Amino acid sequence: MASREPRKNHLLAALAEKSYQRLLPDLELIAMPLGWVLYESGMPLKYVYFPVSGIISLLYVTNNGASSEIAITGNEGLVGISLFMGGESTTNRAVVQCAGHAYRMAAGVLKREFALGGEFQYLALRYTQTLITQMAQTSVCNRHHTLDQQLCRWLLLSIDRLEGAELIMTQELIANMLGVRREGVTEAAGRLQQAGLISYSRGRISVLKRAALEKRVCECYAVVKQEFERLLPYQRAPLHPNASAQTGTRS
Amino acid sequence: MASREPRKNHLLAALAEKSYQRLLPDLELIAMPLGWVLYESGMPLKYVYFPVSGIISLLYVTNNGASSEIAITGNEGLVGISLFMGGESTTNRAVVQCAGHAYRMAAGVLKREFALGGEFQYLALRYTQTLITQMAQTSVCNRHHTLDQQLCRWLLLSIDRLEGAELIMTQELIANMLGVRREGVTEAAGRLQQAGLISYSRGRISVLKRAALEKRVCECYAVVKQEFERLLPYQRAPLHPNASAQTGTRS
DNA sequence: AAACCAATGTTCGCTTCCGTACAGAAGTGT
DNA sequence: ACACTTCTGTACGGAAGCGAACATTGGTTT
Repeated sequence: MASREPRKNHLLAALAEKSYQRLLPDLELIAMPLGWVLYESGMPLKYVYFPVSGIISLLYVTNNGASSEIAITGNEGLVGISLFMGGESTTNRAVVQCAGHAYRMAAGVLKREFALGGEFQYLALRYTQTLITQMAQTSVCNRHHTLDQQLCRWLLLSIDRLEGAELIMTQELIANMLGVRREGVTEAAGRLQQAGLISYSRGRISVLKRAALEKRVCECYAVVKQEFERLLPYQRAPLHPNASAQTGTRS
Repeated sequence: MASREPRKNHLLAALAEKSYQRLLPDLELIAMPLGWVLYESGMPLKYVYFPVSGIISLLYVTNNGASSEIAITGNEGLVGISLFMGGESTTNRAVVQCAGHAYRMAAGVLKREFALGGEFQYLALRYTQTLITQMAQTSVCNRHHTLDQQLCRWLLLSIDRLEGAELIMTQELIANMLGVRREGVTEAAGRLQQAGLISYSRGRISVLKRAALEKRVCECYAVVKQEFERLLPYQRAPLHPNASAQTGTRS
């Protein structure tokens, strides 16, 4: 498991060697244990996080304690967009949903790099747009789709961000993410297990038939995934634009 | 009603005179009739729009025709963030919910201005963060709050973006925005009218007791509004940062 | 092995909202 | 004044999910 190198994060991987080398000294590896809170609602961020493994949930907690997942981030993105968006904080909370590792970078370094207007800015903004798509689709899904469909969406989005097809996650926690009752998840998951699509027991969920899950899921999953592939096709070669206006004066 | 000057848009108003004068020649006034579609899902944008009056709804339409509002924009913001976020298009649709006017700017001009990294970029990104907050809160609201509360939220968010306290909008359309049945809106609106908070008839809704509405609404409204005031306090004086890194080499 | 606890399973009444159907009311056009 | 359309009101059965209460199961601890 020496695969903790920064380039396992897709955004860092997409940087050209030059930009990457510039950032490397400022990247610090940290472990993200399950349940760790990267930032709290309203709390100014000190770091931005580039996960190389694990999953982070962005969720909103209501006044009466109910919660609801807004979006999730894995090694395809970064946590802490408010640092370059300008707000310094957000109204949501970031929690580690599946343990893993991330490289973090101090706020100041991030802002400086972003302000250069080069490929890092390009990637960060495109990633932010995928995040926006995810939020919008979560909203739609909450409105129109059944719990069964939402569970499928959640499972697919999650295992897409992991190595295997197994999740360490109790139904209670899934319920918190989806913003529903634990009993509801038990029933929905029971139906999926009955159908042989997944198997689970005491906090371990395995997706057995991924294709079948994709048949049950609502359109929301595909919308998010496609938008992802459109905006951030994964590749190590740099994909920055030949950015007419800004890089001309700098490179 | 000669109040169609560009500065009625809060983002344009927040620009320093110098930046504003640079953009002015590229701003073109256009009328936005009710129901007009500014852009369609997946359609590359040709313009970005700075409303000076009226309201634009961002909404997602599902495969089976159901719809759901993601966020709304009035003269406090702009429509077309995907142009500077990098995607060129989004998965949602922008529809005029209340007729009004806007200044539009060609995509190329916008990108050039954004790439300068100055106060326009600063404002555009901060506005985008408020939009993100709005989307997140809509998602939460869809999950946890009753139709009555959601209607209150929707009414408040809407009249905040208008001159008076009257909306030209049928219950049918409101239902489309909220993603619920028309009958549900009739019942919820009926309750509000009974309580004397609003009055409506055939496509005209007037908010009579704003304060009382704010008492019935869920927390979502306040969260969005506060985040707005935090990120974009409305003022004509420029509020750009003394942007250390980027403006130093350019100004 | 016993005790304990966390995770999952099941049930029941209740609320909200949906789908459908239809009726009345208020404008509009001729 | 008339028909016509659009908007709003009402009603009813059904489905989904909630809140609460309680049973069972499978690890873990002692």
